Amino acid sequence: MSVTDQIIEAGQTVFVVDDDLSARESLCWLLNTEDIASRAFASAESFLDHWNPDLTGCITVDIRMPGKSGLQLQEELNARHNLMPVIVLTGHADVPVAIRAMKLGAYDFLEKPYSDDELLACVKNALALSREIDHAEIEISRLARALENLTDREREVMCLVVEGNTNKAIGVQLGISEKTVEIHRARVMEKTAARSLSELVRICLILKDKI
Amino acid sequence: MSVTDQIIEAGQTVFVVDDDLSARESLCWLLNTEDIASRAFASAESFLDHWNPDLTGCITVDIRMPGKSGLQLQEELNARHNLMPVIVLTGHADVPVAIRAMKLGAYDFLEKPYSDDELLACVKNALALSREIDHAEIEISRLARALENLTDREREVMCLVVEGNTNKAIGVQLGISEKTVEIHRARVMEKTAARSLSELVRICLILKDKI
DNA sequence: GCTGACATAGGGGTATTCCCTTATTATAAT
DNA sequence: ATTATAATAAGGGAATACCCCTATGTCAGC
Repeated sequence: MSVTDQIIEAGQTVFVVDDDLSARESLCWLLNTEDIASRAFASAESFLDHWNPDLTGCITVDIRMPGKSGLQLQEELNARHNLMPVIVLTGHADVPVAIRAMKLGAYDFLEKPYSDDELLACVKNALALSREIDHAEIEISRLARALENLTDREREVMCLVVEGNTNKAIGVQLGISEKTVEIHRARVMEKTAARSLSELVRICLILKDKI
Repeated sequence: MSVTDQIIEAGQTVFVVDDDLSARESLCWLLNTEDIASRAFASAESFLDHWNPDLTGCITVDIRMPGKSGLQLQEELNARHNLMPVIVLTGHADVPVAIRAMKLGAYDFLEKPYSDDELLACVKNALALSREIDHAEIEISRLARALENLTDREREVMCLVVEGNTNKAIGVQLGISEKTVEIHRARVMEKTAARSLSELVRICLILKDKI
């Protein structure tokens, strides 16, 4: 990976996916005039090759492309739990396609020809949203890493604690001494850096689908 | 209110909003063949007059209508925190309108002429979603009522408890005795029917925007 | 065989919570 | 005036949580 790549990936980038070279060039040029980093891809496949969960910014896609269409790209990105907003830009729009794109979670849908201002406003809003999503995601992954460091027993005790059980009840339920529960519980608080039971409950609620 | 109205409002109903009489009649007839209750309105205004937060089911709206348009109806319903899914049915669709409708939270967007099967599938899915929303909402309003019965002081203490403070710290913060905090706290647990601190934390997180 | 991680468990002490009782004061409603 | 509600506070005790310490057994990996 080159130094340039690292700089691009460190900040927000607009990933332009369009099979039409002149469309890519004019869009990247427009973004450049506003000091917005961009990177162009001539197909859904080439962007998917480049895609990774740590990219940040937003994506613009054309619908009609040789190979995977823009909608298929959306589907694949959804399957990969992509967090970047997707803006659909297309000259060949009809209502059913627009609806499908929106149902697939498109952030917005612009018909060519669109005005520069319209597109820039849309991209800037998408980048702002991306920033918010990233901040939330950083916190979530920090907590997720903490939970991954728990042993199975600690996780088990944590769940029972969060459900509102006392150490004594947990001991009975797991067939171990209250003292041992106490130790597991203390380790959970230490590893998750939770400073109170309510903080632990909040952590578990945020990550309830990842435990 | 007639007995018929009560029966209609007790269960799920499809609220058909369309200025075209024959469109209303054919849609209600179709729904009737599937034993789905429906009620027709000739304008956005007349439906809004009838609307109340306790209605359950889904809504179908045409876009182009004299008076308030379908999109304006969506805006007004959103302002009133309507929970029923809105299905947009229109014969005069263009992409920008479809996108606006979806951004306003439309559940689906069907162009006339649509097939009966297509519409029925859409309505049935919307009704299933409505059922889920209602179940969640019943629980939320039950909890909200409980929180409304709290006194100001109890609510204040509850928030500090949920933030992870000890009774002693809360007493210092509010300038009252730890003993008094203890009493407020006990009343909070009693009124919210929370059987543990973790349950109280969960209740507060669910209602965090309503406290 | 040794080390490290993990689960187990007890002793002992302090802090905190939870539950009972009683009591005073203020304010609002009847 | 009387009643009801809310906020205040204290004493006392049981249960629980939290903190220190030591200690044993297992099991994987070197």
